[in-house]
Amino acid sequence: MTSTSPDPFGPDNPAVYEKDSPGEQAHRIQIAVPVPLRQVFDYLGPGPVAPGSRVLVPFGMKSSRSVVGVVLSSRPGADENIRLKAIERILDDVPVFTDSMTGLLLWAANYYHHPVGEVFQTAIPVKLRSAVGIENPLREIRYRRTTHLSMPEIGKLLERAPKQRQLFRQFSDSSEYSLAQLTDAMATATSAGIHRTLKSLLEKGMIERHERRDRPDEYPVTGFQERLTDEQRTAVDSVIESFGQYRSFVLHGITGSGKTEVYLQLAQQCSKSGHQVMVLIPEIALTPQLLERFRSRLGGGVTVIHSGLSAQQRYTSWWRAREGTATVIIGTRSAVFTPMKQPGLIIIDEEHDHSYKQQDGFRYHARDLAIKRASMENIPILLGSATPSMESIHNVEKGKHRLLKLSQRTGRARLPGIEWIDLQKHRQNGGLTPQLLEAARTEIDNGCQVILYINRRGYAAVAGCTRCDWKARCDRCDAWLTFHRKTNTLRCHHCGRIARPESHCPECGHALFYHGAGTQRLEEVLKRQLPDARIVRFDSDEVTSRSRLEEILSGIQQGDMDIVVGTQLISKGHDFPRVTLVGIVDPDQGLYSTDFRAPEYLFQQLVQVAGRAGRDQLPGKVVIQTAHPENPYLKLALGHDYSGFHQLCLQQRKAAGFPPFGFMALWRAESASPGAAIQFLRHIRQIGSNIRENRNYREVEILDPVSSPMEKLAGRYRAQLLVKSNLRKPLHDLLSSWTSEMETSTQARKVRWSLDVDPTEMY
DNA sequence: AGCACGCCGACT
DNA sequence: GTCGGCGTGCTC
Repeated sequence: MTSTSPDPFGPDNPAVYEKDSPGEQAHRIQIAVPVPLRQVFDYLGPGPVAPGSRVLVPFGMKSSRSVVGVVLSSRPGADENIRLKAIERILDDVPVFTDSMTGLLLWAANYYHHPVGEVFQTAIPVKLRSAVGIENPLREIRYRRTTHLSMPEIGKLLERAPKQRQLFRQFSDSSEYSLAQLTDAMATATSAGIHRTLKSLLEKGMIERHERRDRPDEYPVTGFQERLTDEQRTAVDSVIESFGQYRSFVLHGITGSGKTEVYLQLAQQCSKSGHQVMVLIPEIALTPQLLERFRSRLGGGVTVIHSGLSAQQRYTSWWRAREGTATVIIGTRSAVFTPMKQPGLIIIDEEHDHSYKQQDGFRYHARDLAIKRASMENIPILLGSATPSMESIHNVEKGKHRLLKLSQRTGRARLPGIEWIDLQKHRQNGGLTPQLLEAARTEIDNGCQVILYINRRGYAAVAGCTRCDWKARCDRCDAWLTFHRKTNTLRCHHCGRIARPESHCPECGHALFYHGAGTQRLEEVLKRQLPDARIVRFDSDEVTSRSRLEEILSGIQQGDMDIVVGTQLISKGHDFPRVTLVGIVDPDQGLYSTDFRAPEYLFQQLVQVAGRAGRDQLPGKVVIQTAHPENPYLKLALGHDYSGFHQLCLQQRKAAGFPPFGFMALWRAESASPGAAIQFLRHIRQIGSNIRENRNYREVEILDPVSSPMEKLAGRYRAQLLVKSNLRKPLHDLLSSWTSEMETSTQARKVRWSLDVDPTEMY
């Protein structure tokens, strides 16, 4: 049904399940029910129900409650099985999920071994998770009683219509009521039933409808197409050639090479042909100017979807995407589930970013799901990054993705030169060497700006005793507390705990010292050393809201600031045309991590932040302080040697059987008592090993359970169990049996457990 | 996850 | 005698 339906009730007339519609054969309907169980449930339907439709079904013993499930399939003839419960109500006339989305979600539930009902649930907009019909949020229909009828006339009209009389009583005054309000007021009836009763009242002229229809946002298109470099041209043309078919591309473009312009021109072309573009980005709050750029080029059809929006706003965006009035859908991870009427292209910006991986509940990877979705929708997908993930590079080498390169900066900008300061040879003051300080002073004197990058917020990393071994630690986590001078607090950056600092060591009474610099201390040192410099901090303690972000950004861009002291927040996509020096204060912490992806993360972070130096006319420079100037990862990362870095990294991954050469799954468990999590994982391991032996899954290696690198977090003890395999199939076959056995295990009640397929963080 | 059922301790 | 603890089992 379309929005131009001649029926005065339009498309928002919910489908009705007629209890005993004659002539139709009962069907057995397979339904994904939102419970944490890895199975589907069969119900009795009056006839076939379109897959992807939401239905209200009784669930649980004694049918004590009703839940909203999603139809997966229907097949005729169910009478032989009397034990099936019947569907209560069909909620959608047009299914919420298209066949390709249903297919994608089934695939995801299977691949991530996550309960299918929960997978579907996460893909339904919050507004539609309850038993309400799909209504156009942009079109508001309200009803009001008419005034031309006299009391006796009213009485006569309603004489033999008790339902109508009951409903008409709701129109006590002359105000307007929406269908939802009326449904609320009439506790006994369904909205479909009320809809019919309203229709009768309308026909009798007792009430009237009042409709308000919103127009899509007006937005002036003021932007103009930039002239493309040859590389950009090639990239744009290659993707355009693939419109209408599945094809995956990696756009490897160094910082400042104009990836966004490629996205924009592709989006324009795609929307010109009447198709929609989905653009996924890591964090929408950090990129207001990206949205701005898309709007200025593509107008009001550009729609955003992210967690910062209210349920109603999200629903509106969702609706527009589904109706096709949204030409570009820009969103974070969860936006990968947004329906599109005319899908044309998917773009993943900063493809390597970790925030595409959901880290709790249904632990999907939005980039991987987007690739799967593109193949199911038969459209091209573009993965853009200055530092593509190892997985994507590997897929390029295997011929799965096609590589598009942007190796030059646009305009006259050059890549920054690199200098080292060996911390073993030079002393520092509050984290800063005199050399870096001097370099900063020089740039500022020349009227340029400086970024000092330190990936630790707060004042000092550790507060400890000058005499004994005492250090302030979090009592809920295995972590030191970070001192924040501004608020005079000790904070745990892992669980958020806040404590008052001691004035002296609680063990021996001696004075305290603060070791290791954070952004606040760096700012303080700079203020002392460069008293005339205008300094701004750029970390999550300062950037507390979108308006504050824009305030800081515009301050920097207008040249009101000389030095920006920032954490990795600074590296996320902002342009600072006047920054000529990036100082990397302490890259070394990234070298000590136990996570096998740590070098990759460090590389990505350094390249991204170094990329802030030197845009447009001004040449840039990067200065790194490090105690490990010989470290190969550091050298490759900052020598702009991408291929050397990838080679080294892939080589090491291959030797260790890590992704992308092997496949992994990680069982996690946490409990309030210290031993329980690891104990439970031993139990899991036993079950898995039995299946492995019985089915002879020799390729799969089940390691020993270990406590997590930070065992205690927010008062809970965590442990993990790694499963590796160099073949995907046996791993997934094993996981299928394994998870279903875990579900029935009584021990699984006491600890919180989860399975992470393709884990990206091993903490 | 919910929810019901069931079998044991401390209360009006 | 009952209220309610949470251990166990089931959900089409």
